[in-house]
Amino acid sequence: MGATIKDVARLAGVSHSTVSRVLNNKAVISDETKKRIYSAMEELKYVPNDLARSFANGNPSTIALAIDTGNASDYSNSFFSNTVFGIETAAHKSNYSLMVVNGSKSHDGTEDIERLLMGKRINGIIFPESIVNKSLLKMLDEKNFPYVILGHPMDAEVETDWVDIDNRQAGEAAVKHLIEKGYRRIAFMSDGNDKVFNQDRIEGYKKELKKNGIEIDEKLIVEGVSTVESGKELTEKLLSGKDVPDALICSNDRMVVGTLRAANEKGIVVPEELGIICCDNTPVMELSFPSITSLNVDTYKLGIKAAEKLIGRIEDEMVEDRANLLPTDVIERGSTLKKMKGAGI
Amino acid sequence: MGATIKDVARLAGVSHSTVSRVLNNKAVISDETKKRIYSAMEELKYVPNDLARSFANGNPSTIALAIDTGNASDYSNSFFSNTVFGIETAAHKSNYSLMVVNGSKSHDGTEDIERLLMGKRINGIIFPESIVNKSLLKMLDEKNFPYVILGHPMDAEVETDWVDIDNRQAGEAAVKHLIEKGYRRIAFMSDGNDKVFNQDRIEGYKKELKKNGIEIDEKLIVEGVSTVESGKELTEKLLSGKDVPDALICSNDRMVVGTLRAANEKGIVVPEELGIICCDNTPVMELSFPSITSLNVDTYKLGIKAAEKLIGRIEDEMVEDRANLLPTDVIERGSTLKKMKGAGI
DNA sequence: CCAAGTTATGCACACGTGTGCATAACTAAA
DNA sequence: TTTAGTTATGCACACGTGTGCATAACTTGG
Repeated sequence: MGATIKDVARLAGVSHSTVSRVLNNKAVISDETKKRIYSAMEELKYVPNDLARSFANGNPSTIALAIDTGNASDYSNSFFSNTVFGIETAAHKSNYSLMVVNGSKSHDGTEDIERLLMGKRINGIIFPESIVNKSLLKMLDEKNFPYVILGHPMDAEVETDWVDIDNRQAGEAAVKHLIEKGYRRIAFMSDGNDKVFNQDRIEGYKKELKKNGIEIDEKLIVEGVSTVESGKELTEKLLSGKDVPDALICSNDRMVVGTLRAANEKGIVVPEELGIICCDNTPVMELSFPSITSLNVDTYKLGIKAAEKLIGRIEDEMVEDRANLLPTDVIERGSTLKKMKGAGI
Repeated sequence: MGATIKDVARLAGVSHSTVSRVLNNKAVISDETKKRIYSAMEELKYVPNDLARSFANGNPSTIALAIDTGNASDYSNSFFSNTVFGIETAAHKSNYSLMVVNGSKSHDGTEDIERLLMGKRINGIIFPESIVNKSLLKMLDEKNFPYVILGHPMDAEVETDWVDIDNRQAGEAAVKHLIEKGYRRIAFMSDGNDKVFNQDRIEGYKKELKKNGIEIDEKLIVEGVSTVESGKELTEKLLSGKDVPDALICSNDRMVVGTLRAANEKGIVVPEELGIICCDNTPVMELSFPSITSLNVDTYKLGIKAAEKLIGRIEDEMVEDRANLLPTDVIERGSTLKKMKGAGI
């Protein structure tokens, strides 16, 4: 079948060691010899056996990404596919391959993964936060095995490397945008304050309000679940008292649809009477009426960062920061087109 | 670091060959020896080196999935993640690992992929249809390298293995559902008749209409592009002439939003006056008002089928069918809740 | 012209596992 | 008891590549 390094050596009239050295630039080889070797490689259409290579130098040059059924529903739209593409791209750039492995908690993922990494097929592994648990982290730590977590690890007892959206900054950016548009009384609607990302967003939200001299009203921070109905109910309540908010930050695409419906039923006009920003930039943002301003994250870049961080950890024990946070961008759409105060016409 | 087969052999007082045979059930080994070997393995926490194994028997036991930036936008929501999970699951079941590789057309994917498979790291590869091209297929065919295409290959000059949604059946199922609900004059709105999946859907649409004795009206088959505006325009036209349709099958989630808006503006009530089915089962279907009945595909299963087909091709030259089509299910929502003709109340 | 240094290359072994062949130990048949 | 057959195991080599060490060929300085 395929030619080996020995075939090339024979044809070029040298030993296979010399060919190996040429392949890896490991020693000074005379130009003439190199030339003979290259033309032999070409003639035989030689391609190095990656498996033999990995094996010989005891380095698989491969990282893994653990996935779970959970990813399908938890992550917003193209999150997964973009992130995987980013991971592959960064890995490829550093001459690593990417494997995908099952990290389901169901059949004791920890043991499966332990076996996997003991099998020396991979140098390191990336986990979505939804998969990790204490026993897994403990095991990885004990074995001193390189890993990176996608998302903010919740109750880790050990220090871990992780990359995530900068949710504090997201909260700030949302408030900043609304204030620029002229909104002042800004509510925050969360789909669960037990979730770290909501805690972080609220922290940023408060910080930016303070920065702008706006007093924080805890009544404007409301909590529900990730459904249209929950979003609708909460919005109705917010809009029915006195001191009604003139803008709303919503952590979730389902809830924000509920908000639109509530406003519509109450005859409150978006964006003139109510500005809306959603923290999830899903296709629904463009398709709703009005379309909804949202916070976007470069999920491709998130993958790049995750892989780079992991590879850094693999090749080089010293890694600067444990966490790596990506900022979000405001994508302005119809739900925040409020006229500036005092604008003409 | 990790114990090797030789360490186990030494501890158990046998040769490494014997240990290897026990590991692979390759020969009759006395129970007593087996016992000694197993306890030695346990004591040393032996895990076979997968890399060495693959290398030694010249079989990487690995399949690859090619991905592309394209996947991020082309595929509906959780398609990718579910399918990948399915592929991994089926691969794992047959003791294969899954690698993800970059199949971008940009930097001559064909050459990259050729190098990859010549590197003997993988046994076969799965491509999304969006990536394949003639030169790639030709190369794979010449090398007789196992592969499966996810989607319906368009202009393949060679016979290929592929798995896809059964779009003919989808067209039939949509019509069937609408007829059961009492609709009779059914339109079809496509986002491009050059696309094979639309051609197939239309074929099924026509077939099912005929089957139910409904004459086909070519004026009811309209073509646009994948935007809200296009869907809105086409719907307006359809609803403005005489012989107005009472139902509409829409190939795309953006267009169907346009349809809802057009109906809304014209004061046509969905589902009473217009029934709607969308061929894309995206989150928008649930979030719109009314929610939209759609055709759903088990994308997890699609991944399973793809991997199974590929592995079948790898292990066993004989594979029954070239194509493998998965049926769709109708998920009934608000847009087709028309009362049955003659129903009471 | 010789010694010391440099350059270019080969030899032989290593990596961890699998396997064909040889063989020792045992069993059953004659 | 001998022979043929069976069972259990070891030996040695293979897979393709990488690499430390040895060494031949060549260069340079005195």
